[in-house]
Amino acid sequence: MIRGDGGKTLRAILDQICNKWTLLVVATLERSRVRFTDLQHQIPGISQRMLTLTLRNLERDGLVSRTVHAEVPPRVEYELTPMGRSLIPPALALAGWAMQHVPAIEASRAAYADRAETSSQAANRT
Amino acid sequence: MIRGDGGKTLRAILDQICNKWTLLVVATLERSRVRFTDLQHQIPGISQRMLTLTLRNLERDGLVSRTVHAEVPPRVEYELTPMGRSLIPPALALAGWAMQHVPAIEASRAAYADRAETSSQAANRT
DNA sequence: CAGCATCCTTGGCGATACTG
DNA sequence: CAGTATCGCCAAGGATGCTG
Repeated sequence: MIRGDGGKTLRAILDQICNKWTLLVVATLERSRVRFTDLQHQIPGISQRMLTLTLRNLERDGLVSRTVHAEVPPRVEYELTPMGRSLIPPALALAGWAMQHVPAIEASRAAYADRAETSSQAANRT
Repeated sequence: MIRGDGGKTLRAILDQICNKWTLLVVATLERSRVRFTDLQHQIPGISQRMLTLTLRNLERDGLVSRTVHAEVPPRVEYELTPMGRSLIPPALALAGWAMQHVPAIEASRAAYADRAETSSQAANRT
């Protein structure tokens, strides 16, 4: 059963975890503690805004810990909490599935596009 | 490693699979073939539009098959393909993780809110 | 019943500029 | 360096009405 409570809380949380950026940030943090700027560089398409928001949400949910070093220039490091690390296996399972099925999915999409094109051509015949 | 190719194709597919509605539709179809209207009823918050779009994408990607019965009134049934069924385990792994950690996450959120409130009160002190 | 087309609102997100 | 604040765009998605 995928719905435990009314469904809405679980769905909201799933939605947030499944987020494009969340998974990437978690995956990047898997290896070690990383600074803000390094994260930004290691995750190509992400904007500063989205990185900040994603990190705030992860911190808020207890998946990531934030450490501020009182130095000049300031340094902030992010790290997975134990709970954050526990997300890695299921996340990798899903990512693995996706990676494994990319070719099949693309083939299916191509076939689908062909079908659509063909049928529209048939419809155009007068 | 979560990025296999350039990263963009995989990310697009992951993004679509991870979609709020996609996971719910797949989960609902796990049990058996289901008609359009039944799906709509079994997935509380979904609009007709989103159900249609989600099903089209799943069909297009080869995860769901669509069967039209030539009857009056018309009847259309949706069913997972083998590839669609193969998505179930990793999807359940993630959903299971979420379900398992809902309490911890909510607790963390509450604590985070408290902290924010407290510090803003401290800032307000004159 | 199933589902496409249209309109319209919401808010996600990038870009930019400013602070500690 | 590591953010927060603000603006503006665009796409996601809900509501409604029409067809096969």
